[in-house]
Amino acid sequence: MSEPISGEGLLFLTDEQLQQGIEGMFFAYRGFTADPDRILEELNRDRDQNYGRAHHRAVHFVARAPGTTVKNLLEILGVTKQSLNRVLRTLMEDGLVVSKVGGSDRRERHLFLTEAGQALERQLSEVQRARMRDAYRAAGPEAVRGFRQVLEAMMDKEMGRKYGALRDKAEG
Amino acid sequence: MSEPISGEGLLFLTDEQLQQGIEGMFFAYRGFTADPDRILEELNRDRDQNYGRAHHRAVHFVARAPGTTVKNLLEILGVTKQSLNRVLRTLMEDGLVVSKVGGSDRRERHLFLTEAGQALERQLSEVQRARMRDAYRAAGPEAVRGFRQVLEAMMDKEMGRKYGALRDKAEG
DNA sequence: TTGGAATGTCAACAAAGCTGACATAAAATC
DNA sequence: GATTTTATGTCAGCTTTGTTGACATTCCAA
Repeated sequence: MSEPISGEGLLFLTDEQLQQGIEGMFFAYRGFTADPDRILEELNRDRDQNYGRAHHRAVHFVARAPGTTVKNLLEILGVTKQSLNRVLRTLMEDGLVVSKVGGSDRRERHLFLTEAGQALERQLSEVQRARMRDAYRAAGPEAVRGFRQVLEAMMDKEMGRKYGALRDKAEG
Repeated sequence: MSEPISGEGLLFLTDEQLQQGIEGMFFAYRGFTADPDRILEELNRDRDQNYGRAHHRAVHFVARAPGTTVKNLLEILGVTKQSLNRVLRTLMEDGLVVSKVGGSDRRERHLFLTEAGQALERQLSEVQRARMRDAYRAAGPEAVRGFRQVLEAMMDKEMGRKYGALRDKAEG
């Protein structure tokens, strides 16, 4: 199909190489979500509620940007408000998330994790960070730099901006 | 939480760095699936069937390893056979996939894409490869090497082996 | 030859996405 | 001040894609 690109002695964009990148993403993403999935499954056995990846994502980004609004969360997660609302409702009913009416704009709801919510978030992010840490260590710092460059180039532009905003906020 | 690791002037395993990696995976995976998703959505408008990511994955791996068995596909995809069966059934009804009873073991079904199936697969993998190619080009060959190293380290062990098998087969 | 393992199908259910319609309250605009 | 827009929430209903459980078929090995 497409011709290999060779420049400075590199030959790395054959369809086969790209195909391997695609499958790499597929398998790696599975590994990436496996540990939190397992923890949630265990928790669900005991409790009555059934939490899944959707709950994990919501909790993650509320932890990341405490006081964020529902609208902002919708944009980051890229789902409909009906879908997010169902998730947030159960999280609030269970006392993991609280919403506070906005100060300047009283239409907005600002979201926060409760103590229990923070505990769950820590539990989930712990294992996910551990896997990321192991992968980073195994691959080395140079590889990590490259990894992040490719990830960033693979995002949609708007998502890249939201990602950058989260990053800058954390760094600032 | 965890202390930064410094060695040879590197300082890259703070929780913040790991967190950014996690979010990078999340946003990048969204970009990674966005183009095929969009194509399928367009196709679904015209046709009666409704194909999604599950169909894409099945078609991808059948194209990748023609004649593969249902059992093998189950292991690669990591879903239940009932779930895969529904997807395969619609693909076969629509004449995109055919299954042939195994020669040595008549319990097995070997899967192949028809002409129409190959056409769909090309259409989907085309845009996905294009995004991958753009990301690789933007990041450069050194970054690509690192990217693949980290991905591989992030997979579950068994998945890493299946990934390697696909890779070797293609190279051989 | 018979019992267990492998493979695949049918039925029913759940999680989590979606659209559409509609309500409320607050902010912004004319 | 009246109107429009924005942010949020809710109800109803649908789809995709995962799950278990039950069951049929086929193969193989004791």
